[in-house]
Amino acid sequence: MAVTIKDVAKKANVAPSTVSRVISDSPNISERTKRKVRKVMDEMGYYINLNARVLVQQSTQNIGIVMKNSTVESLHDPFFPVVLQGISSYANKQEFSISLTTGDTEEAIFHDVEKMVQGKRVDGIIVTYSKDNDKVVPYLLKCGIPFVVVGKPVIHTNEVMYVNNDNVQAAKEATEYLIQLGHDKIAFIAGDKEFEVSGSRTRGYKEAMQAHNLEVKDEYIKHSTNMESVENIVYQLLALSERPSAIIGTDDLATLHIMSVLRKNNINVPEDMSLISFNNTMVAKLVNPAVTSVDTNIFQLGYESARTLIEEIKEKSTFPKSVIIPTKLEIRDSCRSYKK
Amino acid sequence: MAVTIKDVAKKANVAPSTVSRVISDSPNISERTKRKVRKVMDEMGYYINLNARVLVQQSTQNIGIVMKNSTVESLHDPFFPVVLQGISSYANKQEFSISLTTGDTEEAIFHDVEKMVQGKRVDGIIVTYSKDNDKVVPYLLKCGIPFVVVGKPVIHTNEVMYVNNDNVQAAKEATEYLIQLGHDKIAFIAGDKEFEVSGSRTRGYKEAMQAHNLEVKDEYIKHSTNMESVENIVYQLLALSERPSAIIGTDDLATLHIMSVLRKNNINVPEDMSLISFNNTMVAKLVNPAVTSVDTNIFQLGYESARTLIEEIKEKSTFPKSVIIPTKLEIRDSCRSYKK
DNA sequence: AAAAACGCTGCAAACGTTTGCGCAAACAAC
DNA sequence: GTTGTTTGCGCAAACGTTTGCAGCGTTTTT
Repeated sequence: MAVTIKDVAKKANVAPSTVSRVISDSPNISERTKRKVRKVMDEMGYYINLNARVLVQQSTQNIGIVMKNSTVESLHDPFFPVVLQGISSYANKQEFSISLTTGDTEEAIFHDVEKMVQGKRVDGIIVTYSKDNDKVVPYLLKCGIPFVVVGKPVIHTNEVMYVNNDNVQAAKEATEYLIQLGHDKIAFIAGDKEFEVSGSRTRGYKEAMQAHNLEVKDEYIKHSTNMESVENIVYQLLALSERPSAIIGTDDLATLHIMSVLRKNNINVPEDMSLISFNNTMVAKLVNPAVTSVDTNIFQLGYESARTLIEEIKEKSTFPKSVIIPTKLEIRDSCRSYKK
Repeated sequence: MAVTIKDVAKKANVAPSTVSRVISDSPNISERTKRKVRKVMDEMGYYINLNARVLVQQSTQNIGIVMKNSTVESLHDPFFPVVLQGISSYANKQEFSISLTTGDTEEAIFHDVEKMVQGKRVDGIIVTYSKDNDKVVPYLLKCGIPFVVVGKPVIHTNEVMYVNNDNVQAAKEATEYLIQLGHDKIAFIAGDKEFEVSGSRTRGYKEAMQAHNLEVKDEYIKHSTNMESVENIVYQLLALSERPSAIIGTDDLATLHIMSVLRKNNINVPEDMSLISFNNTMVAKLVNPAVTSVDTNIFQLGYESARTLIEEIKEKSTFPKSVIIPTKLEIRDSCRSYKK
């Protein structure tokens, strides 16, 4: 049994309340007493029991992080670890700790969230994705607990705080870059339809095409749900009578996969096919050819979401703020100009 | 203010203790009473306050995960996310939650660990690395809290539980594979010297070389600390009078980096240089050429560490168990046979 | 029919803190 | 020397549970 505040109090000949006040460095305690108590605390090796504190203060200094239903593939995508690092970085500065959901199905994750929120284990929540038919966001809204989502919430958009890129704009810029290189048959392989980011980027792609009077063909717009489907999609694209000359992939790993399928079919990047991607993670730089990628500043996405959340926890604001993190096209060697 | 056990008790005309016993489905409560109480709980939307429970039960059902001092590069290495997924998977089954350290320096991480352990926020700890001069393991040992390390502890090895690959053997097999292909000038770029895994794999490499009567040259054994150092090391290797014909990299990302430097110098893999790597993550499969890699079963490493820890938490064992996860060489296209 | 046993529930203490309030001592003012 | 103010600290309640023990009504044993 560890040493408690009472043990310290007894040994120092003061009341427990005094010890407590020494811990919080209350101005109501004289320096003399503080020194005395601190000495005893050191001698006895006292450390506060955070659970007891939480119980009375009703504040945990802990935030919960909701992961998206993690398939094996998404694990290899460095998005989550980097966003986590961003969150950690700010949380650490503010002496907040973090807890993760452990579930790998939607229900299991929802159960985790419920446990964190209702069990009063967290002061706030960061939801690291945004998707259709998600039950977590409405639930959190109902609970009234502070939370922020990474990505743009699909419903209650202006009631919830979020941190996001301007994905429409980002996709537009990527597309326009290809258009400027002379491409007009550009395919877009977005991610799973249910994620908001897929929709926004698709929209950006369409807007760019239309702005340049290029036809938006449905057969050029595909949604991949996993790595196998990427393979199928690439084959579909290659089989088209009007085969595209450029493909935009949803993230670096997916793009890498696209590249690998192309290679198997002796299609060279960028000579025979231009490729562009999102997130600009390390691999984009390292592979051959190095991939042109839209940097979405993932770390910053995490950092700002933690900042927004913790500020809200410390002082509930009257209206939900949201933050847009800028993106930047990182040009490398996977695209080449196209002459008809 | 949320509804408490007392509120439920009052409304159901029973004592708080009865409600508590209904929650834990105690056999001492009649079905009739249980039904009645459960009905009231539902009506009032009762949810247990976990902090209060933790306080009295002295058990948190929560485990702490210690990350290694995360440089930006290590983030892009999928090791951590996958091991985390393994941990999550088992933890979830056992209804354990998980907390992460947030620090990004050794001291900050140590502080996090102290806070988790002394603050009584966790029942046990998983340390996801093993390195020299680490203060965490000795500290945990002193505290007497259950913990397991992923990797082989450098000190107190047979007092602590760990889950590991046989890295000596794994490196030996990788090296022997190259030797069988006819290579005799094989370089090994290990990771940071302070990590135990670097030493073990180096040893395996040496053993394989010696077993085949090949000279172990110091200039063929290098330690990289970050991505830039990988670049330097590759240049050093290329500048040797006896340039190696094969390089073993410490993980897929590092190997990818090696490959990228080679490419810049017009050295083709596998024609001019064979390459082999560890961890067998997604990228190894996707890049060109696909990289031969030793699969270390990272997920399993995490899963088993969680299992070992949670079993220990539930029932303290008398001696520290440890688990060895098998490895398997996944042969792809980055190595070719070498004729002198 | 009294005694014993059993099944069910309530009482109250405990877990380790924080914090509002009150009180004594010390000091200043008159 | 009385009154008023300040300073420093202690008392006790509160946070929301769990759990050993006691008690009470009902059933079984003798």
